[in-house]
Amino acid sequence: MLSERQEKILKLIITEYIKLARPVGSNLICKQLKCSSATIRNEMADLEELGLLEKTHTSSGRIPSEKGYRYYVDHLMQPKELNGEDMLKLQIIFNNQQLELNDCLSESLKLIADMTNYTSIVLGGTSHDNKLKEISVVPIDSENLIVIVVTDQGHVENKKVYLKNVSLEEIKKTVDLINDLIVGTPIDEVSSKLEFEIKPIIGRYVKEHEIVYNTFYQVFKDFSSKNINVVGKNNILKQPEFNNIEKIQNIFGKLEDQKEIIDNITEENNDIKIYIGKENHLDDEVTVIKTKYHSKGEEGTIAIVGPKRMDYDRVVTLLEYIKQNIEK
Amino acid sequence: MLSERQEKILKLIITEYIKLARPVGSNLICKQLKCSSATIRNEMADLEELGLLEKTHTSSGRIPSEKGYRYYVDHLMQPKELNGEDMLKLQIIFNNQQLELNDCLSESLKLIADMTNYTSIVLGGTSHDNKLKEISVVPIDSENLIVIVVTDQGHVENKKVYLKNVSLEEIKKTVDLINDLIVGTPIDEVSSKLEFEIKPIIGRYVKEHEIVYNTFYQVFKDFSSKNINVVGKNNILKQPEFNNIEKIQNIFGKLEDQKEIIDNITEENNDIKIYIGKENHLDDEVTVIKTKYHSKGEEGTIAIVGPKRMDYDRVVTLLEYIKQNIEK
DNA sequence: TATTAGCACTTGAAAATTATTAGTGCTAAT
DNA sequence: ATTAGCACTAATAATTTTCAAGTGCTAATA
Repeated sequence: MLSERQEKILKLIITEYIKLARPVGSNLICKQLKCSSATIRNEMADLEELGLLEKTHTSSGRIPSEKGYRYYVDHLMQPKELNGEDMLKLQIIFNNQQLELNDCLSESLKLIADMTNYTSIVLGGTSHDNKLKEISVVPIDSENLIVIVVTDQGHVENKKVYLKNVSLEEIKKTVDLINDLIVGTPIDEVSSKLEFEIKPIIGRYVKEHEIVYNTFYQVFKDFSSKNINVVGKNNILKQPEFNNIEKIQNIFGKLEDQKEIIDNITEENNDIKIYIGKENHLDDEVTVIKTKYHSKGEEGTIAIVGPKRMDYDRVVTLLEYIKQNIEK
Repeated sequence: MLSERQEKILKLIITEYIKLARPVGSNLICKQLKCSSATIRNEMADLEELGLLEKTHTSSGRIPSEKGYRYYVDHLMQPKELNGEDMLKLQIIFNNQQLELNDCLSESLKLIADMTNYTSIVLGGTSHDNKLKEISVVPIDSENLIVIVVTDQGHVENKKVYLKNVSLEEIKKTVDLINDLIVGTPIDEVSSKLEFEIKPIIGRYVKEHEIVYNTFYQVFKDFSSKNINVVGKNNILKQPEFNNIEKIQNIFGKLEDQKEIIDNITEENNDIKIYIGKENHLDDEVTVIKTKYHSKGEEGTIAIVGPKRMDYDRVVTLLEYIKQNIEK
């Protein structure tokens, strides 16, 4: 258990380091606490012993260890009020009735990326709440047509498909069948309904049923795939910890890799969660702060990626605010 | 006018520099031409006099100047045959009937980015050839609906719109009107037809005609906006000329700025054009090789961005090949 | 007259050297 | 328990040294 003074010192070191990005010495601290630098040094040595602080070399000041940051976010930080200006800018986005959820999210996360100089990510997908509302086809020429799928939440997806040797008649039949039988089905269950309710019927009435079935199956499969939006990647270049090309290559590579993002960013927890350094699997040098959101027919993750030396309080406040706003 | 030997030397210096990325000395050259290094040095001095070569410092080897590269691409380079493996990979993409133009383009440019370690850009838009085929609306709830626009080339665009105090009746009326009167109109002319043919009519029959008109106007306006796809941005990090954060910040900034891309990448010429260093307005350190393409209802630009020390022959060949393939 | 051998000279890059400075840990006094 | 005082450490920056690559020029040569 840390003493009150130790907590004060740890907190000061972390906040100073977040501000200045260089090791914090005992002098800086002792000015803000009424005691001598020697006392601070003793305490610092203890905190290092406990694994909460680190040195970059024998005679350097201290920087927080990952354990130190962890202690800070768990016990020491007190999320700030959202500053008025930030809130105003965000409100403009949320109050714009014209924007649909996804635009709203990307707009606000773009804003956050700008404000904080970190990188933000929206990882969204349609959820169980999204139910099939209507499917229609528009023929383009004898071999190509567009399939359009609309959900009750207003999501639209379209796909151009190439169908050789299939008459428009038969496709229309199938579309009518889908509109009759599985409208109202949650979008993520459509595939299976397609298999068990549609496939057997068209098997009897439609000549090229195998091809037709596969086509529609594919359309719905694509529909439920996730969409990924990474904003403010270039902000990484502004962070002093990313001062060499290799580190940049690594993190940029990860941030452009869909699989990497889906695997490492997706969050199943509804609280705001913080993953510091090795706690996330994206990059040891960064912290990821993220949360799952639900809104109408969609659920997904919003995340902020920044250096471990991140302004935790502010990011948590911002993320919380966005989450609240999109969920209502 | 350059002598034959001077051209040989210039060409060798450029190709070697492209390969090795460091200044080329007289020794390297004299091994490939049967004469002494002293002779080469004399010639080099002349080529420098002419502004075709540069030194990085008094006693360094030579690197090509922008004028040197220009001379090379205008007079010296001879586009290689496309190597079999590259061609095969590209053919797989082009032969995939399932892919629509846009996917085809981004897939192949992604491939090129991988093969060359440069960055590629597709800047596409619907063109005059794209004609309105059908428009439909799907109501979501009392105040929101989806407008879906399909063109004869198979482009689909949808937009969720928010319409308060407008009855579905009136919207349907407008949609029918559009489908009756302006189907078949090139997509980039729809806006004006909307104004002169639809607006006057709904002005008489539709109550909230002002709002309805504006909504549809907006839908079509969004439709014709350009889509931009930048692939392989991270490859820039692999180029030795981009070895400091500032340069990277600059070029990455440009490549993420839509306006910057539209202004500086759009190409109106149907040939393959090469813009070296200051000739392009993106970044003095890069060369942009690009061309305009036309395919079905779409036209746009495909471009490759790399260091001035770019493999000109190969990129030109690849771009030519892609252009040919998408245009047929 | 064009080419070339030879050599002094220049420069950048890398390695080694030398301050300088911020900060430590420890000891002894308070 | 706290603190003043001081020897000590290591990074950073500045300076010097060494090294290799490559030039330009001169004079000799074919």
